[in-house]
Amino acid sequence: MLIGEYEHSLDAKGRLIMPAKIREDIGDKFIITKGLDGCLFGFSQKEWDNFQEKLKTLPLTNKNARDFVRFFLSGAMECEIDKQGRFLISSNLREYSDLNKEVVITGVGTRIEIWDRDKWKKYNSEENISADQIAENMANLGMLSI
Amino acid sequence: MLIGEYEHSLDAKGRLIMPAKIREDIGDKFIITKGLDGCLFGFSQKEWDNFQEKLKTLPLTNKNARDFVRFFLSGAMECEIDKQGRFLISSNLREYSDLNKEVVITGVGTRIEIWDRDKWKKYNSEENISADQIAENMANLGMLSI
DNA sequence: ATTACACCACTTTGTTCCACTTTCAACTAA
DNA sequence: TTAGTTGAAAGTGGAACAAAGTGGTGTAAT
Repeated sequence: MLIGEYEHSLDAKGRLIMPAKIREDIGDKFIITKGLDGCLFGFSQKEWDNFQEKLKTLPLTNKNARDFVRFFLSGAMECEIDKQGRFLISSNLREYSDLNKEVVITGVGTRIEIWDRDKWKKYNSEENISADQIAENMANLGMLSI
Repeated sequence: MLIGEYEHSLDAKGRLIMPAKIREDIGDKFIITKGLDGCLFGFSQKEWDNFQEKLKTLPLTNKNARDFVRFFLSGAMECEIDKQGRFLISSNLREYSDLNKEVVITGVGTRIEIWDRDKWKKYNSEENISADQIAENMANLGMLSI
């Protein structure tokens, strides 16, 4: 289970250190892809295979489905952690997520998320992200108990 | 599984470099054909056979189905990668997809797509490709979780 | 003879690998 | 409790290598 929040910095070549605790879980080879809310998603090989299987079932003839599959697959890349514990993020993904030097990696259960630090701070300061507001919204989704 | 986004340029002779990571998957001989949304599709020999099988199941009696099959089959050509890792795109397919010098190749699971760079940028800036819209569609496509 | 294409040689760019430094946190001993 | 020691993790820069990009030459078809 991926958890925690870690702050690291991109080096001049666009590489990022994978926090030691996450590395144990996610493995030496994993997949990153465009995510929602302006961050990147990172999946272990196993979680990715799972996701991929679902994508394969979508119809080519439906425009929404094509858009959806394109978004995640063309936005994906396989990453390998080097001997220094780093991995490369391709320039198009850096651009998509506005990554500057300071980056935040968070564990979110089945995936990690990679955020530009400032964007992460901003996201967390929005009023809709307060714990109370989140609890409020959950009721609408039918999640009444934990 | 074909994934990722790669930017390359057509040379003066209409040839295009196949990104090294895609080449491993798609093989030395593959098929390109007219695609949907203004790009070209490219299939490995194996995926092409697969695709053809599916086309065969469509009813010959239905005009839409006949149009659909004609569209893909009449536009198809076989490509071979040369010793420099490049392949030639015929002028009619270049014309169909408005390819200029700058080209984007994307991996979309079972196929690649070849886009004119500007058209790709434009496609990605459309409202329906925003992360919010993608998330919205997830539910409709039966993809409730990642 | 002209055109189109395959092949070859070379330059430039990008990626990977390796060695080194700095930082931080845990542990030990005064 | 504090200062010093040690080791792991994080961060940095350069060298070596592979991939991408380009231009020229030869050959075969028209």
